[in-house]
Amino acid sequence: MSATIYDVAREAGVSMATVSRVVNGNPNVKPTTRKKVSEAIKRLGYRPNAVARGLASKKTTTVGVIIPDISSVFFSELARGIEDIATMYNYNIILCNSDQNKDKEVRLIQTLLGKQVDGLVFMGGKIAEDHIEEFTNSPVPVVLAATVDENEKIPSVNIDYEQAVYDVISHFIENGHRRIGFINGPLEIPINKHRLAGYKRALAAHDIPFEESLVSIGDYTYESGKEATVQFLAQEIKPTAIYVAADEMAIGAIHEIQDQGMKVPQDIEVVTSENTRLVQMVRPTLSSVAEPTYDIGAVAMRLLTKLMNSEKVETATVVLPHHIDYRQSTK
Amino acid sequence: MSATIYDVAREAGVSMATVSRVVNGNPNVKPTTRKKVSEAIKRLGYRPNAVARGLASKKTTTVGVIIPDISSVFFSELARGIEDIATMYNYNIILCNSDQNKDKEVRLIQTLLGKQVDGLVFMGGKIAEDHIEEFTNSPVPVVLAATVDENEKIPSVNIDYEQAVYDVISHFIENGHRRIGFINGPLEIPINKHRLAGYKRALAAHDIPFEESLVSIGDYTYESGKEATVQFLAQEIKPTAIYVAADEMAIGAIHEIQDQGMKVPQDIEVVTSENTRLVQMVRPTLSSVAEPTYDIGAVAMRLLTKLMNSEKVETATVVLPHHIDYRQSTK
DNA sequence: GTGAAAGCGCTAACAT
DNA sequence: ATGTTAGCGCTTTCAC
Repeated sequence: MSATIYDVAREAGVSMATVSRVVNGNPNVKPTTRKKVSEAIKRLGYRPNAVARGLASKKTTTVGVIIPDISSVFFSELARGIEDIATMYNYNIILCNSDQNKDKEVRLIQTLLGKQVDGLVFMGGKIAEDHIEEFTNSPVPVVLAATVDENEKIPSVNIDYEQAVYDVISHFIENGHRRIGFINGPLEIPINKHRLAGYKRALAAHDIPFEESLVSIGDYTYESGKEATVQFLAQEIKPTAIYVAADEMAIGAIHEIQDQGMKVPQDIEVVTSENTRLVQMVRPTLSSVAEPTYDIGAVAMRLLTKLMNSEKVETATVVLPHHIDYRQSTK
Repeated sequence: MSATIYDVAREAGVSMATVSRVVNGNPNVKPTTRKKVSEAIKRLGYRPNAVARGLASKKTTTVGVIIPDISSVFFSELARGIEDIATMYNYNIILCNSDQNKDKEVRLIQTLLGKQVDGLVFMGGKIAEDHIEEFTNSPVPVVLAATVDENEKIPSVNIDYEQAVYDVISHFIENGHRRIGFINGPLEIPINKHRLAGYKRALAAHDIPFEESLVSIGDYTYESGKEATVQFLAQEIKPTAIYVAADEMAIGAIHEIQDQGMKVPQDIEVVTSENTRLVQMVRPTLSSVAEPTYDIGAVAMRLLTKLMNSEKVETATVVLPHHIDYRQSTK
């Protein structure tokens, strides 16, 4: 059994209250007693029990993080942003994979609240009624990261997905493209709805009719990017540019184009969305909407610290700036 | 304030012990009272406080996971393996990035033990004396994942890194290669020492002299892979095959080879080590030592559950089988 | 500046 | 089958 605060108190010849003060850096302790206590702590190898502290203080300095899949390049970069800021503010994170499964998500929220986390960062796809209910009933603050709640009820950090796609497509059109393919993710997810809206708005702004056959829905995997591209390339008049909603799908698209003997960007230009490290690891390197992945995580965690600290926040719905990094997959 | 076990007891007209029994699935409860209690729980929206439970029971059903960098593809796959098995056995994980910084690692271990985790999974580079001391003093079990302790004092899960490299190099030699480049990671890390040993052993077994100039040390990044390759290709007699210790470096190597107008595998064959999803996302696809990344994490966590449960384990130093997946980067 | 004492919400003997 | 009673190790008033 390791030493408790009581053991230290006895060893130092003071009360546990005083030990507690020393441990917590309370200034109301005479330097000499502080020294006595510190020495006793060292001698006994005392390490405060955070669980007991959590029970007494009702703070665990731990936040829950629910993420679709930590092994995804995109989400793991987000997670790194979250963890770095958490560390900076002295929090630890309990990390849970949800696979975007609603039941699992709800269960995880409850487990984490049961563990008395001081706050929650949630990443997911669609925010349903069930989520909203859990979040609003939560005794601790919740922040969404790279996840949009259409009602804007929950604090969140995102970019303007619609505008980002609008920018890309407009750029394509201004460079003479008329048939522009779009490999999107599932439409249940609001982010993808916004992307589609941006795509349509850009076409409309340039008087180009929308064509259903130029839009394909993938599941973010390399394979689904390839498959979508197979469809596009099977058309009599192939697209000359493709916008893709996820990096792995974009790499799939590029490879399919190349496998069919065409060249990127000469025959078809490609722009992707996530700007993960992957974009540098393909040939040609991928032009991408530069969604600040790490920053979204970092800002979300920072926002959460403010909320946990009951600080006033101007806007709880943060929209981070984006830009577009043009690399070799565009002319 | 949310309801406590005491509130539920009053609401159901029983004692808190009974409520506790119901909550914990203790069979010694009459079905009718169980029902009464369950209803009271539902009515009050009672959710057990895991912190209080942890203090009373001395179990938190939480394990600490120390990882160099969650945003690395390799480690995030490992982490996923760990988390999946943790979930399966009803544990949550507190995830901490160490950046392989020894001081940070030691601090994290102490923080996690302070939070009373029931066990620890550690991933890192070199295991120093300081680590060993923390681990042996730890009141809870520790398992190393994809991390070797040269003294084999701490339970661990790995593959036979030396043999893996030996296999690759032998295969190269048997296919006629004589000059084989080797892009390794830092030698302080035992895994890389083993890799180097395998490289040397294979050469020796085939009477090929070892040449210092064919071995380069990278830092696992794409860029360092490119740079090492620049060195190799600057030699009068270039290597005709290269073995690389990490996927991102291998992609850098391939791109450098291609950028210099040579072809993989025609001019130079390349084999890498981690077999992450990246190997499928390059052209040519990368042949790789198939280190079962996810499984290492999963097995490490499984081993930890046994240790936490004080079950007997045959071998605490687990060596998982590996094989080699030959893809397009080899003939 | 320091100590005493009452919880925090639960589990785990021990009774009954 | 159920209730009683101590803690678990700490924080936090409230006195002094």
